[in-house]
Amino acid sequence: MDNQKISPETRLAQMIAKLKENEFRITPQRYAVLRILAHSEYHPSAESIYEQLIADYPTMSPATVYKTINLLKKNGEILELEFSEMSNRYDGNRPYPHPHMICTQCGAIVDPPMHDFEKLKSKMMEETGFTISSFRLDFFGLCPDCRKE
Amino acid sequence: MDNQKISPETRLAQMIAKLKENEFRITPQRYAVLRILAHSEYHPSAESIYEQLIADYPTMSPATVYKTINLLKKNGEILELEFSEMSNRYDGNRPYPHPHMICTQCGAIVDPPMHDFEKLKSKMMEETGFTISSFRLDFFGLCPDCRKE
DNA sequence: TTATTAGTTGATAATCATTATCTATTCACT
DNA sequence: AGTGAATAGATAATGATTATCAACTAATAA
Repeated sequence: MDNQKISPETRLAQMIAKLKENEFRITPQRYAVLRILAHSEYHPSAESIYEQLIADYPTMSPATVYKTINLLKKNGEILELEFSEMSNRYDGNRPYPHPHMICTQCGAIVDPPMHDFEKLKSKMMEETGFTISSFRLDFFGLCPDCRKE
Repeated sequence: MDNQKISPETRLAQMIAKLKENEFRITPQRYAVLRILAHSEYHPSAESIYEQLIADYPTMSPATVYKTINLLKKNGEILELEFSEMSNRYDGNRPYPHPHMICTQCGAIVDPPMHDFEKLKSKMMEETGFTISSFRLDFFGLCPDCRKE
């Protein structure tokens, strides 16, 4: 599984290629959303993407951001981190399951180095009779910055 | 960490003891909600708890179910599994972080045997500089029943 | 070039789980 | 029995996300 960092430009090109491959249009609005997702390290929310775009695209609607996110989801080009007490967050760089570190104070979400969960997965499958297709692993705590206070 | 199954009656008594200890009243409504949580293996939603109670407690309100759940949360006697695309689910038997197997077809949520995450946790802390206080680990797939189809 | 058609945008309304509000009720304790 | 605090339940509010639909845009056909 690829885990080394891909450049934002390459990632953007990948996302565009996938959408084109499936015959979706790359509109200026979609391009703008894809660009932010490809460049973001901090797992933005839909609202945060919208706020970054509204300056350059005054007619941009939150609905369009949500629609583009859902389009990327359907095409497997984005990972959605669901929350119920706050907005969902998105990872456009690594659209496959991987662990996240979530700061309970400032809300930062960062990617730790990927570890191998295959052994754990197969053990769980044996013990429960499930077939496992995906997983979600979040660690909650304080990020280095918030620890200092 | 205790991981062997506790009887529903014992678990109910534990929850009641904790609430009394913190000077909360054990009303008939609260008792009913606690009883369901102590007896449930399937990680019920608030709505599901309400539906089970409305027959015996015709005046029961969903608000009371939610309030009781929040009371238990504040007292550390329940584990909340947040979702954004469906209702939150609750574990009153093991109110500490542990992995879950979630069937994407029928929605069943079951507890696999608890494994040791201490090594993984400390490795993550080293590599990211976070202090980790909690975690969430969900495996998604098909349960044995849904696999058969 | 114009017409046709499907895809897309953006404003707005709808949804739905959960929380907040407020009044009536119940409980604990004098 | 009386008093004050806690609780229940009805209802409204919240907020993120989705649905709806008319206007707009782009691609292709005539």
